[in-house]
Amino acid sequence: MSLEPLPGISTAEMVVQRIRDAILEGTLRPGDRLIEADIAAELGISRGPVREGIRLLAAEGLVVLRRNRGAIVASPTFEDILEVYVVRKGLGSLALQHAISLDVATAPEFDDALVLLDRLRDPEVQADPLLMMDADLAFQSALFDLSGLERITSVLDQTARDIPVFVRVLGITYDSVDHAALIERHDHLVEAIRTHHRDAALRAWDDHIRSTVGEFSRGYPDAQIERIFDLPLMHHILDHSSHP
Amino acid sequence: MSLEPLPGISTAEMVVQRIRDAILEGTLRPGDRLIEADIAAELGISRGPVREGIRLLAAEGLVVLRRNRGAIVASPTFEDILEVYVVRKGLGSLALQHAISLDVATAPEFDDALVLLDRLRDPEVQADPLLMMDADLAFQSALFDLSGLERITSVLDQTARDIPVFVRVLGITYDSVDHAALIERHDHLVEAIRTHHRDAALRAWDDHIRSTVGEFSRGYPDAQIERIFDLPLMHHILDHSSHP
DNA sequence: CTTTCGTAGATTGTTGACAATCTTCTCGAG
DNA sequence: CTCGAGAAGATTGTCAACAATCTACGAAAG
Repeated sequence: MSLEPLPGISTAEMVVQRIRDAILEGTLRPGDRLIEADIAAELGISRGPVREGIRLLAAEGLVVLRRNRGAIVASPTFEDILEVYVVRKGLGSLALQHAISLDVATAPEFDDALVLLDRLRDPEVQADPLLMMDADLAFQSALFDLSGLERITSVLDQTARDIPVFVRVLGITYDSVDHAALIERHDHLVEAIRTHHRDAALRAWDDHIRSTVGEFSRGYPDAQIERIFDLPLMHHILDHSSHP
Repeated sequence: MSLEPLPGISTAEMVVQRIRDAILEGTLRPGDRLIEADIAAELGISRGPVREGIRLLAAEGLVVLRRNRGAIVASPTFEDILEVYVVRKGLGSLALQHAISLDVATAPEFDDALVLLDRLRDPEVQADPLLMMDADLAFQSALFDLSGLERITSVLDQTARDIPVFVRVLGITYDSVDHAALIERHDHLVEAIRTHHRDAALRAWDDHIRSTVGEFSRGYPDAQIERIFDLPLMHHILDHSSHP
C-alpha cells in the first residue's frame, strides 16, 4: 500500500494547470504574452515558480519562448494538429504491438483500461464533448501504458494534453461525432489485444485515427484523409518555412 | 541574412552542456546527486540558472527529479536504449516518408545533409568513435529536418542527445563498427530519397537501425534483434514494474 | 539488540531586490 | 512625411537570503 505525498502537485505544476485552463477557457488566446510578474501577482506567488511553470509549458509546445523577450501562447495551425495525429498513429502502433506481444490481458492494468472505456458509455460524459474527449484520451493512454514503454507513452501523453488545447484554439467541434461507432472501434481494439490479434489491433487503431482526423477535418477542404495517412502527412507543410 | 543573437546560448543551457559533458566524461555517474548549490558554486553562478538547467535535463530524461529531494543522474538500462531505437525507427520512418513525398532533393537543406554525410568519410572522424557517433546522428537529424515535421524531429533530436550518454553509461563500445558499410547504407538512403523511392528508403533506414542495434547488442545475449524489431520490443520489460 | 523518536545539518522551494535586455515613444534630421 | 537616434518604461535574467522539507545521526525505550 503506497500513499502519495499529499501536496501531490508542485507550485509550478499548479501554474501550468492554471495557464492551460485559461487557454482552454479562452481567457488566453494565441499570441498573448505571458508576463511573469502579472501571473505571479494574480496567483499570489513569486516569479520563480511561475517562470518554472512557463518553461514546462514551453517544453509541451503550448507556449513559445523567445530569449529575453518572454513567452507567448502558441498559435497552432491545422498542420500542427495533423502532425500530432501522425505521431499518435506511429507511436500508438508501436505501443499497441508491444502490449500485445506481452501477456497484458491478465494484468490488472488491463481492467483499469476497461473501466476507463466504460466511462465513454456514460450518458453524462457523452453530453459534454470536452469530457468525452478527455475520457477517450484517458482510455487510450491506459492502453499505451500496458506496453511498459515509458518514453513512448510519455510522448503520447504529451500529445494527449495538447489535443484539447489545439481543438479549442482552432475552433474545432466534435458535435457530429458518432459515440456508438467510437466505442465500437475501441471495443474491437480491446478485443484484439485480449486475443493477441496484432493485425486486427493495428487496423482498429488505424480506423480510430482516420475517423478522428476525418471528423475534425470538415471545413478544411484540402486535408483529405487519404493523402494524409497513406503518405504520412500533407504536402504543403514545407511551404511554411517562414522564420519570424 | 539573419544574425543569431551572439550569446547564442543561455546560462541554463550552459549548465545543461556542462552536466551532460560531466556524465559523458564519467565525472558524474548514474545515481549521483546533483546539488544545486554545489554546481552553482563550481560554475560561479547562482542557483537559479542551475535549477533551470537541471529541469531541462529532467525533461530530456538524463536526470530524475524527486520532489523536495533533488535530482540524481538517471540509470539507463539496456531496455531504455532499445526503446530509444524503437522510437527512432518509428518516427524516423514517418519523417523519411514525408520528406520523400515532398520535393526535398532540390532543397538547399538536402545539400546540407550531404555535407554532413561526407564528414563520416573523414579519417580523422572515423578515428574517434565518439566523433563518429556525433557525426552520424547529425547527418540523420539533417535528413529528418527535411520533413518539416517539427514535433517529430524534436523528439528524434532528443533521442539523439540521449544516445551518446546511454552508450557511455552502459559501457557500450562501437570498436568493431564497419564504417564503410555504415556509409554505404547512408548512401542508399540518400539515393532513395533523391529518386523518391519510398520503400527503398524505408528498407535502408530499417537496415541501419538493425545494424546499429545489432552492433551494440554484443554481450547482451537475450536481446536478439529479430525479436526486438519484428515485434516492436523485447518481452521482459513489463517485469521492471518496480516503483522505487 | 532492535526500534522509535527527536534533533541538527543539509538541501530544496520560494521570495524580493537588482542587473541586463528589450520595447515603445518622442524628437530631430533628412 | 519617413526614417533613425535616444531616452524612459517594461520585462526578463540573475542573485542572495529566507522558509520549508528532507536526511542522518544519536539517544532512549522496548
